[in-house]
Amino acid sequence: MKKTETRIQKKNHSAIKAAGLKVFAQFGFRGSTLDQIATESGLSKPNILYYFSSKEAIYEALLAQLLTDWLQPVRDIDPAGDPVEEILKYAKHKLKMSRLYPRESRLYANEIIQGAPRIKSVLTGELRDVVATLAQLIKNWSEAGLIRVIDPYHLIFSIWAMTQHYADFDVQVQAVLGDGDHFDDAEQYLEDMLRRMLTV
Amino acid sequence: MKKTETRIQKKNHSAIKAAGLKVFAQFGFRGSTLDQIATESGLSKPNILYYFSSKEAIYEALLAQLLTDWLQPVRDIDPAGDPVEEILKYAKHKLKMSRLYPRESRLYANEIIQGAPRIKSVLTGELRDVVATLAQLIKNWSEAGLIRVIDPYHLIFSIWAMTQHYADFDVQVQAVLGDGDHFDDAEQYLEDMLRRMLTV
DNA sequence: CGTTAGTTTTACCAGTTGGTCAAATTAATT
DNA sequence: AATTAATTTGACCAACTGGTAAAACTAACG
Repeated sequence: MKKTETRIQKKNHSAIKAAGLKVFAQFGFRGSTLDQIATESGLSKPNILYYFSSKEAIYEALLAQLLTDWLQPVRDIDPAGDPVEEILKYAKHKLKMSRLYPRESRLYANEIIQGAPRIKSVLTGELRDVVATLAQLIKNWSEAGLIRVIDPYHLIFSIWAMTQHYADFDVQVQAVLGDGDHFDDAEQYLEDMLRRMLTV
Repeated sequence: MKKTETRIQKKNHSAIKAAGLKVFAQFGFRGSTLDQIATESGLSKPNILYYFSSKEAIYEALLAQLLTDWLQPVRDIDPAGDPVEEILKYAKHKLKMSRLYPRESRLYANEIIQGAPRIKSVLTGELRDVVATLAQLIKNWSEAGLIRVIDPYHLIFSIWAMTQHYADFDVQVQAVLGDGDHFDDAEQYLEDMLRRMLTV
């Protein structure tokens, strides 16, 4: 029912969300404070609470946005497309998200590690369904002989794990490989891996 | 220099560490409170501070233990062994750690996601060196024609990512696959993946 | 320009936080 | 049993926490 958002509302809403993303991604929900978000956004604490009813409201707005952004690419997989290329397209998209939006990835990782208290219903609902559909599609592809027979769920997990790793464990990757962007190498490795796993 | 630990000291030190592990793994350092650890351990808050000088001291004791436990298996890889079997052995060991000690994995994940403020020096020091040695070994194996030519670093990252995923993202795995133990399937998938990636 | 709606600030509060301290209790040693 | 060392507790504190209330300010609009 949000009709008219004023210019100032639009600016501050997004400033708060940007600041919240930064802070929540680093410290998790409980480890983050409104003061941090206030400082980061350049607004005062009461001013923040003028735009969002609570600390939790900011967090949940971020999570909600995140979940829709993450589920869409799974739905975009084309059952009529070439199986290997479709899965590769999805995996590369996921990796690109890790490169461009590492904080979103970390925010999500924090939430999941801590037991997903606020989105468990989404996980067992929407996420589960979307993944089940994809798994069925992969299974069909397998049975049609278009890709190798493979456990679709663990295939999906391996894509998630590897792509998110480069965002969530970025500090560790940088420590081991040295500073710089390693996403191109990661993409090459990932593509190689998936082709080997999928082609008969 | 810790010489004689009394019976009570031994008991309480480990009770506090066990409680700290549980709490820190779920909420991260900043999101955890001494009161939670006190309740969880059955000791009073001042009593906890009688055994550990601060909240941070508990956290760091846990991290230190963790790091040594995690680096050892990398060192245990036998350069004279069969390459594929050695890498498989390591990967399976890592997966078993995720199954048996998921909280340790989550504690570490929390620390890394939050930028590893207290162990960055270990990452760029000990971890980096150990991984560099392993990477060199893998490269040698490649050049000797014992395994396929492969990026050793991203191979290692993929093992870490996939094994830790089942501990750190357990809630999500359970949501998608249903409750139960999925580590046996995960191991099978992992072994299949690694054999395909490593054999010529 | 005046009015109203929208925005920001100042001052504040009750609950929680990590941590201290001295007194009380318990265990170990002589 | 007496003494000493180790352990536990209760009372407390200053800093910080999420959040509130009302006043002050600013923008939009006729």
